[in-house]
Amino acid sequence: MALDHAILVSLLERPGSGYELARRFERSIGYFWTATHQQIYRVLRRMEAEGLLDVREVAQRGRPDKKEYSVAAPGRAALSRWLHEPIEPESLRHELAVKIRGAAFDEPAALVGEVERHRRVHADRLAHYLAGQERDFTGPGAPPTDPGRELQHVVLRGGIAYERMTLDWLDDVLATLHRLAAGLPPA
Amino acid sequence: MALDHAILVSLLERPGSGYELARRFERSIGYFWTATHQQIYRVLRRMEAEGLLDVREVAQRGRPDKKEYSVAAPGRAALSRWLHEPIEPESLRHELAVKIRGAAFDEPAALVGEVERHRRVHADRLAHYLAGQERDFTGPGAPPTDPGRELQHVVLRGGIAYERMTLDWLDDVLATLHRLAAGLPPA
DNA sequence: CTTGCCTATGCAACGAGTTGCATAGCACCA
DNA sequence: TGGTGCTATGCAACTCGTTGCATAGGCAAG
Repeated sequence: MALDHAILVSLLERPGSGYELARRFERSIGYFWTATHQQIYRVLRRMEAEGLLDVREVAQRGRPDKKEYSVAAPGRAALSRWLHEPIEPESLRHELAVKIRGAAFDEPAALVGEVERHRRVHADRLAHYLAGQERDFTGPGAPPTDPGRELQHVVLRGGIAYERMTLDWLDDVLATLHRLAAGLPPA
Repeated sequence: MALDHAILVSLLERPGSGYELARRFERSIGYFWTATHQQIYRVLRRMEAEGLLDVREVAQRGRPDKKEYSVAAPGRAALSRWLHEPIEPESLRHELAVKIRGAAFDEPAALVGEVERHRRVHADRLAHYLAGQERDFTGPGAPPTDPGRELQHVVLRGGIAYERMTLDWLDDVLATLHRLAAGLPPA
C-alpha cells in the first residue's frame, strides 16, 4: 500500500491531477518510487471513494479538463498513522546483478556493452539529480530552506549517493569483465 | 520474468529443491533478488512443465523427500538468450524515503527511532556480507578463484558498497532530523 | 491538411507477488 | 508426551503492477 502513501505525500507537497502525479513519478518522487499512470488513476479513484482525497473539476483552456486531487483530513490522518508504524527495510531487486552472476555460464565479455549502457543511464541520472540540487537547494536562486525542503534535500542527497555508488560499482564490474576476458588473475 | 532467470542462475551454480532455493533467496541470491517459497514452487513447476528444468525425486533419511531441480539444455539456452537481451536499468522502491518526505507533514522527530532501526538492519547486513567475503573470497581458507567466483565476488562487492552508502546516508538523515528537532539552521 | 505529439482519463486482461492456511514426518527439549 | 521448530511441499484468495488499447481535443511542423 506504499503507493497510497507516496501519493498522499506528493499531494500534500502540492495538489494535482492524475496526469501531473504520473509526471512527478517520472521525476522527483519517481527517484525512489515508481508508478504508471494506470496505477495512479486507479488508486486515486479508490482513495477518493474512501474519503482520503478531495477532487475538484478544473476547466482548462486549450487542454482537456482535469480533476485536481488534494488530501482530505482523513487522508492526512492515514498518512500520520503510517508514519508511526514500522516498515520493512527495503530489499533490492537488481536484475543486472542476476545477469552478472549468470554471465559465468555464458560469455562474460558479451555483457560489457550492457553494463556500459547501464553506466550511461546512471551517469545521466546523477547529472540530473545534481542539476536539481543546484537549482532547488544549493544554487544562488534557491528559495530559503524550511523543514519540508530540508527533508526533500536529504532524500535527494540519498539519490545522489546511490548513483555515485552505482557508477563506482559498475566500473568495478567492467574492470572485472575485462580482466576475465583477458584471462588475467584478479587484481 | 526475472525470477525465472534468477532461478536458472542459482540452479546452474548448484542444483537444489524448492526449499533450498527459498533459503538461498534469504541469503546470497536474495541480496539482490527476493522471492517467497510460494512463488518459487509455482515457478519451478511451470519451468519444469516448459522443459527448462529437470526434476529428480530424492529420498532422504530423517526428513521428507525432496524434488531436486537442475537446469535442462533448453533452460540454459533460455538464460543465454536473456543474457544477450537488454534490460531496463533498475528503479528504486524506497519506502523509507517516502516516509522521510512525509515527515514534513507530521512530527519529524518521531521518525528517529525508525531510522535508527533501519540503520541497525543495514549494519547487520554489512557485517554479514563482510563475513561472507572473508569466508568465501579474501580469507585464508577461501578456494582459488575462477571466473564464476570472480563474478559472484563483484556482485558481493556491490552489496557491500550499497550497505556502506546506505549507512552513511542514514547518518545524514539522522543528523538532519536532529537539526530540525533542535530548530537549528542547515549545516 | 494531415501526421504526429501533448494533455488528460479510462477499460480490460493479464502476470507478478503476498498472505494465510494446510499437511506431514522427524528431532529435540522439558 | 507435549510443545516447539525444522524440512518439505502445496492450495486458494487476494493485491499489486504492467501492457495494450481507446478516446478526444488542441497544437505545431511539414
